[in-house]
Amino acid sequence: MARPRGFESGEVLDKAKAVFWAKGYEGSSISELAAATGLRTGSLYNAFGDKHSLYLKALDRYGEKEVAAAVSWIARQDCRGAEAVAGFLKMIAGQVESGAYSDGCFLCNAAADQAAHDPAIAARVSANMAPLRQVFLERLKSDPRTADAAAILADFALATYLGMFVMIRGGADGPMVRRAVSVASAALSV
Amino acid sequence: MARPRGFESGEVLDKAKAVFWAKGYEGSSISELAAATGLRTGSLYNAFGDKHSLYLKALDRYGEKEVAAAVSWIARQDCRGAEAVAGFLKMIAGQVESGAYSDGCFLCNAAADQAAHDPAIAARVSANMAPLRQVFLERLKSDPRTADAAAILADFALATYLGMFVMIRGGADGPMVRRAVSVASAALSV
DNA sequence: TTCCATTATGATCGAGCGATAAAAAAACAG
DNA sequence: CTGTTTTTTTATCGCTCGATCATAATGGAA
Repeated sequence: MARPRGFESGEVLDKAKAVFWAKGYEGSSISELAAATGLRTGSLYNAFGDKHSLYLKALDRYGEKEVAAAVSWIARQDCRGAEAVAGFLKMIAGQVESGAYSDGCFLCNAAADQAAHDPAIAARVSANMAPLRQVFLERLKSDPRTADAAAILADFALATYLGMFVMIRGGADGPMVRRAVSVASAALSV
Repeated sequence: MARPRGFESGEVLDKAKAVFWAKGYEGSSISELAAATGLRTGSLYNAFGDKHSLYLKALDRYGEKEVAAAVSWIARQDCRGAEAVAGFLKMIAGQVESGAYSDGCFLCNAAADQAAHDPAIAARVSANMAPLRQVFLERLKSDPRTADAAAILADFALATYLGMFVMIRGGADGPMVRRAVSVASAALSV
């Protein structure tokens, strides 16, 4: 009955997400986003609203894909909760070390970049970080050896996870990250 | 012989630093910086060069004041190295919890915001982060109980320190940060 | 085939950006 | 006082920003 969309929203959001992820909110221009997505600015505005709204959708997309993948990775580990969490940190550290995540963690960047003075962004960052902490918590709770300390260990694992990305973006080399995570992993296996 | 400056460079840099710290590089406009410092844009450019150069000077100023204060706090603690480092993390966590550092850590923000695609900024972030890691390392080395693991513990302490600020800017509450640091402190006291 | 609801396109808006240059002001040397 | 040097001021530059709108295009419904 009406003209159909010439694009798939998810794919466009993934491309916009990549731009925001790499360059931050203020550092990403509409024309840059249009070029990266292949849409004209008019189509972007029609489909996703203004820049702020598009940023929030990109954050949510990160939660749906990257964070969800991490959560699922941890959930399917067939080992003790502490080992699953520690294994996750080590895996990320390994990826970071081998050059992946050169743009850091989108949620970390958003937190440092925009969250302080934009409540809507802060809320999305928090909401998209929560599942990760939640899966830490659940796995640690389900293990008798870490059940009592699950809450503090989950918060600790989250801090380590976030710190890792800031470290690497702050110029730390791979071995530094690996060393930091090795201590954190040991601390988790109380 | 010539007209003297009507301001003190350090004071101006402190005010510019506060703006960059709170709003990030792209988020801070020249006119905003001029208003905050009380200078006109012409004077800013004459004294500090362009925006990029002013940002680097603000980063260095953070290293000279905030980071130096942290380093000196740790250095003058009269206790074991691990306790000094853990005490530092706890002190910062306490300040964070009581509402200080609502803008996070300037170096963390710069790392997440700009360092990835600006080598000059990355270098300054790294250079200004180094003294903190160095004092961690020295104190831990000087203590027989942590001397062997000093390098990995120093990197770990740095990751925790950075992670704390991202956590709080990402919406974590005080207790979450306190819990995270409590585990980290325990991990330091091998 | 005609109509209609929606999308895509291309041009363009005012605003604010970073940055600059000319003119005015200040302090000191002579 | 006068001359010299630097700073401060004022005005404004060209540009890109985010955002909008009229128009053309699209494809099923009638």
